[in-house]
Amino acid sequence: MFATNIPSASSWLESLNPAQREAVTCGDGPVLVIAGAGTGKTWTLACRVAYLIERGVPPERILLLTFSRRAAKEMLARAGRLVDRTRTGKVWGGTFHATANRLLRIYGRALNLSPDFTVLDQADMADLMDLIRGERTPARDKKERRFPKKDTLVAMYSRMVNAGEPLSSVLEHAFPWCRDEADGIRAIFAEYTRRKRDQNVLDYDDLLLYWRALGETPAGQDVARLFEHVLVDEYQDTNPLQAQILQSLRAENRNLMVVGDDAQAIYAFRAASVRNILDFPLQFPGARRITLEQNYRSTRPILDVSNAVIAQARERFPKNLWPVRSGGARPVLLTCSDENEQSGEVCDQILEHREQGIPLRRQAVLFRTGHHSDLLELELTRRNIPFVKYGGLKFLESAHIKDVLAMMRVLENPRDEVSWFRVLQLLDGIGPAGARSIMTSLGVRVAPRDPLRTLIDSPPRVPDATAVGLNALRLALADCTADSTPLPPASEIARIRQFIEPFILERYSSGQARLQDIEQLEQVAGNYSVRGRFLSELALDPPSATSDLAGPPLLDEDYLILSTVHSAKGGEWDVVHIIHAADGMIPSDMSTGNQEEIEEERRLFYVALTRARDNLYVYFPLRFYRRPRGLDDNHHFAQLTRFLPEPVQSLFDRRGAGAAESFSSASVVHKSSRDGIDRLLSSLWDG
DNA sequence: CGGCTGTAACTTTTT
DNA sequence: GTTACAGCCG
Repeated sequence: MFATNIPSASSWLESLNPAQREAVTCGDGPVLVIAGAGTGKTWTLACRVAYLIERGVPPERILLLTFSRRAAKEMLARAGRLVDRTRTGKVWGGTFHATANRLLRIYGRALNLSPDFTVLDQADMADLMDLIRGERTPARDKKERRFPKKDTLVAMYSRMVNAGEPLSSVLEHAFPWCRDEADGIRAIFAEYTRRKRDQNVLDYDDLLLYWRALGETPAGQDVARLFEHVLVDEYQDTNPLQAQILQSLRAENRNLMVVGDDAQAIYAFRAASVRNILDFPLQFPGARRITLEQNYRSTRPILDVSNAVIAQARERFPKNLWPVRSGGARPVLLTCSDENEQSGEVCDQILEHREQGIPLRRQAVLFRTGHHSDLLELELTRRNIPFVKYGGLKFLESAHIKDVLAMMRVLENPRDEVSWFRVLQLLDGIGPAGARSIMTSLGVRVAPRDPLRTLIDSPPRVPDATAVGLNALRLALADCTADSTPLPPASEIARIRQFIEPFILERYSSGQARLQDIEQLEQVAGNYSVRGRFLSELALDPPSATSDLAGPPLLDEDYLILSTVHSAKGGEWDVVHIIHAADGMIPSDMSTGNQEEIEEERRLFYVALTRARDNLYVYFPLRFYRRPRGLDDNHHFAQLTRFLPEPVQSLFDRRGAGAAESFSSASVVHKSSRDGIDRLLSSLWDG
């Protein structure tokens, strides 16, 4: 389509290094860009988009697949600064799932899919599994034999679909303790699939599955022809199913560019396979390979530590990251006597850097799991340091929000049995069995008649005590469906809130706070005019941080970033604090079952380290509280993360308790230490 | 006696 | 803030 070496009028091309420029300006055909951490990957992709547009590719014929909506937005915003913003706005950008959602609503007919399908997120998938599990497994059988629970069933199912791996193999490799239950599991999956079809719903996995299937239809050819250029970010974290989707787009379009770094593959638990990136040249013959190795982000001492950590990895693409930036402080390995001291130290360092002119928002605290920041959050609050937390956000998962959304989903799709099941159980005197029997009498699953109308017009008989609640529910649903034109989502939530308020206040001690959450949901809904759109956007792009929900006032304020390492992917900060760098936390003791898991944890730690630009702090609490592992003292002496053996430690500036000694000596476990007793006592009077 | 409601342990990472 | 389980109400 265009030659590689046409001189460009764009001055921003001059700012790129040769490898980057090659990636940005290369011509037709498949391209694999191996981009090490901090090598300007995001910038390169943004430039590529801008370049293509400038070369006359219609923006609506560019598809930019990213890992999160946030990443797509960021990249297109950057591209928009290089060329006309109105044009970059037309680029198809977003996650595989969100793009599938969009395409299937247009082309789904070809697969006999009605365009008004609703989307099940992972929690919804689990609820539907559980519903079926409950029907199929009589109570006594559950006690008789251990059968996988709903979340496990979803994990199995998703792995099966996304990895394209037969159930027997999934069970064998990932869930060996469930091998004997294969028949029961298979039966549940079969029923699960049937129900989804009956209810016109697609789960996360279906979105990809159907997109791939689209490729085999004539409509799929139309889809493939839609895009002249397909760009994929974070390719190391895509799964086999996603790779097949790209194959299906290839028929009409050879212009595929994937960007990634095998050393940063951290989503194997989601069936992502590093083979995608390693085998790209085989899957897409004739692929050009470009490697970005020049690191713009970090100072040399930080890069030295990062390289030393990843050098221990078992298997990897050899890459030689070299820093552009010279000088810089050595990373600090800060040993703390316990978690409280760790929280205090983190705050001290943060405030000190702030005094030196690094605003809070240029600093981040990273950790392995959501609750690792609990204690720190208390300390930050105490010291009046504002923060937003990414990852592990439970807003959509909280029961009261799910209750409201279930109401909306019943209105949107009266065949959605999971939502009915939930809504009905709000009422006093109705539990799982009661809800089931009402659903049967409404004919949620079978009747040709709209179950919603049946409930409103001819309600089932229930005991008097229950009838009060049932009538309130009928009234609310009737109000929401009274007009021929549906209420705007925000007004609908307002009406639902009115209905649900007494239940929330009665059920939860923190009822008022929960009602405020619902008001917040109402605020978010204010941006949408159509309920269906609101619901699917919420499922596909859930608020990823507290800040996504809070209004604009927070935006001009300075705040610290707290994030799980997973959610920090792609981010960079001047100062990075990694807490809980102790074995059991990093690596998580949930993930040390086999060498592959440990390797992934190592890459995770590497991702965390490479987020830092100028200053890096790694905190190691000698003692930490471990969730129940026996009745006695749960405080254990920790071992520094195994990813920092002595030679790597020596690259750090070691500070804090025991810094002079080798850390390996701190492995003895003392039960009922004096601190433990003091803590126990103080918990008695502090409550 | 079935099923609802109150009580006790445990809690990875995310589209 | 769940999920399993045990007691008790209808």
